[in-house]
Amino acid sequence: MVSAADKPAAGRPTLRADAERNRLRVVEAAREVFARVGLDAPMNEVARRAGVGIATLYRRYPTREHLIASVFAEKMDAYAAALEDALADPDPWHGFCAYIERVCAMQADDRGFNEVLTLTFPTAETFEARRHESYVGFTELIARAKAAGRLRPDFSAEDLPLLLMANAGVVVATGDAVPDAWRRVVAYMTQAFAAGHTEPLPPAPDERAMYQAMLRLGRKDDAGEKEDR
Amino acid sequence: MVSAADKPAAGRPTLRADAERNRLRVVEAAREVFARVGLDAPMNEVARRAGVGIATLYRRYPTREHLIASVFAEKMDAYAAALEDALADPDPWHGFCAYIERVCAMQADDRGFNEVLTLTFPTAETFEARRHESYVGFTELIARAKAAGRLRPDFSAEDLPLLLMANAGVVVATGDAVPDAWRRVVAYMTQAFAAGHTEPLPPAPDERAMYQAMLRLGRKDDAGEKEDR
DNA sequence: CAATAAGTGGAGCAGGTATTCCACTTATGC
DNA sequence: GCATAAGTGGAATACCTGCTCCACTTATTG
Repeated sequence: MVSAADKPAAGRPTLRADAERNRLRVVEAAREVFARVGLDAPMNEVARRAGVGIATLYRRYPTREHLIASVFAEKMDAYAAALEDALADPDPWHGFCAYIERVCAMQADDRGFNEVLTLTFPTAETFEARRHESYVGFTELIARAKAAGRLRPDFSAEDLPLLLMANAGVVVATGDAVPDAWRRVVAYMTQAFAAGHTEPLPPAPDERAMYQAMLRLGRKDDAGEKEDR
Repeated sequence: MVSAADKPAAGRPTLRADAERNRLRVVEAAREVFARVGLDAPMNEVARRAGVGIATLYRRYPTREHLIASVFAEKMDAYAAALEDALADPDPWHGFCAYIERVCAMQADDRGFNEVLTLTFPTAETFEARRHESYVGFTELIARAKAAGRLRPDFSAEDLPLLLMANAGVVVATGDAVPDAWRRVVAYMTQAFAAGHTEPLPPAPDERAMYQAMLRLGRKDDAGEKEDR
């Protein structure tokens, strides 16, 4: 599948053939490295693995965010596609559960993507567009599953990012040492999402706050505030 | 409460008065800094905040781990105490839920402690002893809650670290932006832990694997393996 | 097969952190 | 008070990493 992000901006319609070849090698290397060590992998290592100079990498992708957007464009498509599939499922509850399972599996599979899903990149437009598509589709999926009486009525769309964050924690902490640990946590969660639970829940976070949280994480060290001096 | 870790080893029974004063300032500063930015906060900043030279810090705590053990000794005591309270509760299910809530709240409260709970420090003995106490007590709590028919029979002691990891993910990702988000996730989880659920779960991880995972996290960058060169 | 614009690599600089070393300062005990 | 062992601070060193600059190489085009 060819994503929109594979074609660079309209400025220089085509790169020189060898340059384009190098660009692809960079993306490929980054894909591998991000998946293995995460989004803050050294640019260095990406260049080395791609067999190009560091300058070549920076010329094509002036910021880390650009590279990330390019690398994960396809996965973002797959992410959106998973939702299409879920909506196509005749049984909304089954579609719902399968969707969650699938998305969490994608997290477990790729350390970089795991982080991508709990971050936001305001400058990567087609990228964020996919996320938004998914969000909208997900509310539809929720509505159907509730209508079918299988999803608890107090489930909120904001519970998905929460679940993704929780799963991210499990995936990062267990890693290869306990590769299927996340499945158990996700199973607990989906069972808790099922209709029939009557105990009240703390209120769901609101959408804006979640957005803020996902923005904030991108900030370099995400640490605390400035403090004295 | 004075923890065992507050008294250094038996080698030099007492520090010079001013040295001891400095040591306390270091621990205090580290407490604040770790809570705010996490366990990998710059040693630099700890020293600056304590108002001592960097060498003083290193002389007293030759490795980061030593400092961590000293800083979180009290919190580890509180962690163990929470379990005592839970066991003292006449209603085991209520004790169980309150315990989980309380521990997760401690995570949300202190970024450093959040990490500590999903890590292991084989060299910090009294520290790990507390963790083990809690583990043993927790199995007892589980047994009682199951016997009372309130906790699902397939709940495993290993589910606690899993929950802590999940909660760690939520707490880190939401931070101050959505300070109560974790409560909702924890509520979902405890509801899923309640007896009455019949759908099967993926198997619980085994204790050794979880230990490995918690060890592995401590390794510098926890990244991938060595690879070629 | 030039001429030339496009592209390249790696050295180099900047900024951040860990950790050590040693010349100086200070509490303590007599 | 003074001798001295204990303690101190910060400069120095050694990595890393991000990112830029520029002298060199190469694809393209007529």
